[in-house]
Amino acid sequence: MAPAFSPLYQQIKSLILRSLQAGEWKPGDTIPSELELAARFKVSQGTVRKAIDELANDNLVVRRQGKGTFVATHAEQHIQYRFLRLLPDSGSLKTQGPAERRIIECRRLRAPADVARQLGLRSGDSVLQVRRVLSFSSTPAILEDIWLPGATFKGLTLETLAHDKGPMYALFEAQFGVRMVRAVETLKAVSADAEMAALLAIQPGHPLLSVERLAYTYNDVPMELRRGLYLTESRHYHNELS
Amino acid sequence: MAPAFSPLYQQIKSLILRSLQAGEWKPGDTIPSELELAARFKVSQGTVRKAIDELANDNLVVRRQGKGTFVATHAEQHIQYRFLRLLPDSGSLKTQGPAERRIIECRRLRAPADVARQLGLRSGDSVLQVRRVLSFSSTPAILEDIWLPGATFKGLTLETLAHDKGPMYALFEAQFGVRMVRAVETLKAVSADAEMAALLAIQPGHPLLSVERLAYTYNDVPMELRRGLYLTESRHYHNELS
DNA sequence: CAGTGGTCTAGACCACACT
DNA sequence: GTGTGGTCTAGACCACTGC
Repeated sequence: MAPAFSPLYQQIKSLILRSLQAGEWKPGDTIPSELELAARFKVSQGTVRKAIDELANDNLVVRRQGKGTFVATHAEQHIQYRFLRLLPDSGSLKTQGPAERRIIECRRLRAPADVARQLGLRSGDSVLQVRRVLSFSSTPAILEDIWLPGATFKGLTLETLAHDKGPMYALFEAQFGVRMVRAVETLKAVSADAEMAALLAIQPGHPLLSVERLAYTYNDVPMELRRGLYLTESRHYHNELS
Repeated sequence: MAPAFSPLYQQIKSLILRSLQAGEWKPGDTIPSELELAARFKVSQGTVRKAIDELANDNLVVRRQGKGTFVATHAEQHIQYRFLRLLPDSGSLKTQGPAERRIIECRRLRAPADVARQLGLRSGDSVLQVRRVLSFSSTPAILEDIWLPGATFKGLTLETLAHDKGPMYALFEAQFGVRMVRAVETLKAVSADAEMAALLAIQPGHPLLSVERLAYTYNDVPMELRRGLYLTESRHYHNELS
């Protein structure tokens, strides 16, 4: 048993993935052309092609005809936040102006048991916690707590976060070489308690959409836990099924 | 301008899609082998292959090595409900016993304006409305209203629905030849009103996850509007991002 | 065994972007 | 024009299923 048969293109995919992981090509860079990679790995172009097809499918890489294949990045993608599924209700597709971000808190602490478990840390390991409020048109829309492994995000401070424009995940790429590759979200409906209500400028008891996100880097290593509370009076969480 | 260049495999994909749509092969059937299709369309196997690859990606068709390629179906898929994203919290992957279904109401009426708009009907066209409660282990978990175009689902009655076991979408396939192919969901957090509370055995004001689903058949034709209210005390809506 | 989908190759040619 | 990804072909062979 255990035939362990692995197609050649899967092996090539793994090799390319390893290079991505090792940072041989940075986010936004082009990777070598299909013919170059074919030569490097001593396989045909078609085999490399199939490997890259899968990487593109996984959103690790972006193909652009005539130009090349690029390492995917959370920066410079004209969509502001790749993982944010909250959209304005109004049928209008007008780009709701960029979110205004207010950081409430940013501190290091020993990981609570549940956070440690989800991030694959030992209980008590150092974590960085960020609490912030996102607003659109000066109206609060999201309150979220973010937990990051302290060891990986060593130099990260409130100042860095506060001065930064652009997606947080883009900053993670640039400053810490951490690329968020996929995420799993768990949604529930909850009632606002007094603290949440104050920060979101609503009444206690107001219904909120609770969105817990665990985001992963390469190799299914969890790297961020995010607990968000979304106001859904004039916005909604959008999802496509197939 | 308007180069309108369309790869051959896309054209083949369209042709196969047309046959699926026309019911040349029924859900669960195998479609002709790649070589047969290649002969029929006078192209190489590789071209048919790429067409089928995309159809499989869209979940319209399922490949099974050594056996053939099958028309996807909502029946006989060992997952009970392909579009239901509500899972039990408990880490255990144990299959929560099948949902118990209680139909509260099933009637025909003239489509309200908003329902008509979403289903692409004229306001006042006949629609079938079904209201039901889904329970797990005798505990209510979901209250949902379902709207269907009256013309398409002509013979559908409460009796048919009540006596049927298995996914509703499977019944639609078998009885009306309607295959739900994809869906879009809109989520919000809301407070239970008196009516919802009574049906779900909770207190008014209890937070509920509102899930509005518009399900489509082939050609992006909307065929079902579903407004669900999910209890998320011990269950959650699960979503994967990439 | 025959029949199916899955892999791999080698080469020709097309569409697109830049220079 | 040159180089990139994208399409298409033809044929050989592999892996899985069921007779």
